[in-house]
Amino acid sequence: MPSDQQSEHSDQPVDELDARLLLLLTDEPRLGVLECSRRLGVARGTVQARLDRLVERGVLTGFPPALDLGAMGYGLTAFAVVEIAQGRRAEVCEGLAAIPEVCEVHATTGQGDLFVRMVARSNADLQRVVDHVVDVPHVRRLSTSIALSTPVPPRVRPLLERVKGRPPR
Amino acid sequence: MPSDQQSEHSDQPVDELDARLLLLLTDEPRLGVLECSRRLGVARGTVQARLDRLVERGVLTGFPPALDLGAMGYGLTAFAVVEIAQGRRAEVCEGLAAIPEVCEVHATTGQGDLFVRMVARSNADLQRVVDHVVDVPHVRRLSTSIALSTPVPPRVRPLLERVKGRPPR
DNA sequence: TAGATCACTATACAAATTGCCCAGCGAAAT
DNA sequence: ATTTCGCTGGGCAATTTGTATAGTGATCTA
Repeated sequence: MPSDQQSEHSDQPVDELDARLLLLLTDEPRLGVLECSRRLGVARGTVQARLDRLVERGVLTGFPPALDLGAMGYGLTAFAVVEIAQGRRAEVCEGLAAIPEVCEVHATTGQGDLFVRMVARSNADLQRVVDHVVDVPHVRRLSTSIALSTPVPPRVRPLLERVKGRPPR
Repeated sequence: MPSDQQSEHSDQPVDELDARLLLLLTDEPRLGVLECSRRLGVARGTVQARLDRLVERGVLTGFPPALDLGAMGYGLTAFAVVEIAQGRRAEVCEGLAAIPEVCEVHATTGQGDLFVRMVARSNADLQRVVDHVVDVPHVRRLSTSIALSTPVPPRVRPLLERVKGRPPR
């Protein structure tokens, strides 16, 4: 018999079952709906419904292929803080977006600056990329630093684990 | 004597077909092998073989679920440059990894510093997270900046597009 | 308190997909 | 000349998906 006295409804965007499902998919993304239902010990329809709802709510945005840029030849990752001319963010971002090696751009507090993540094939190649960046109109100053290692790779797991462990508030 | 021209075998980690396949999966990650083969106009076995090889080579590491942290309640993203005590990187990273809101850590050039990406539910919550970070032993200084927007979200597409468009080299 | 809802279980069934295998073919490498 | 390798095209059984439907207990609402 399923049923405890769970009184959480639409308040929590992700409840425990959702978290367990997402965690499962995080570990083995290729699992089908059926397999998931078996592992979680719930009916297939439930898993299906949960997934649909997560997508609706915008929590789950898809299953994009994870590529290892290093294995693709882009062994270098660098971060750059970009200082730009006042009020030119849109143009600058457009210019940055046009550079394939620019993998991510954020506008941050501090001085209306931008924060950029980029990759390159080698130091020489990075030089080239950086040159491209500084050539973007309205870019005033660029402070680059190279990633030597990544002690904590991008992750969401701990956040899900917390939901899973903690009864919804 | 290495007759160049088109001797692309094991040199290019990702050839055009690979790129087209990955691009296709980037846009519609849930596609099955069969559907992919239809879209690309090649035999099913070919797609299967390509995928297997990409995984072998370590280029394709999987299809992890993409979660929107914002939709999950973590609407704030912040970056921090962490200055640490000499030779304590391992300990510090361990400490940082123990904080669920810390989503990513890189060791960068500059001063043997760390670069951290973290999320929070609100400004007050960010305060709490930051406090946790500074409480990690051997953390000397913390410079935090909040992400106001993300003009260029994490992407790999342009890199693949380039491979696709350009004949091998 | 009597419905009305909602989430989940449990089944069912046709259609599609997967996993695997095999023979043939052409280009490149030995 | 012979072998190797990648791709094609087909085949087949087993599994999974897409979609429905009915039943049940708990929560919400008038």
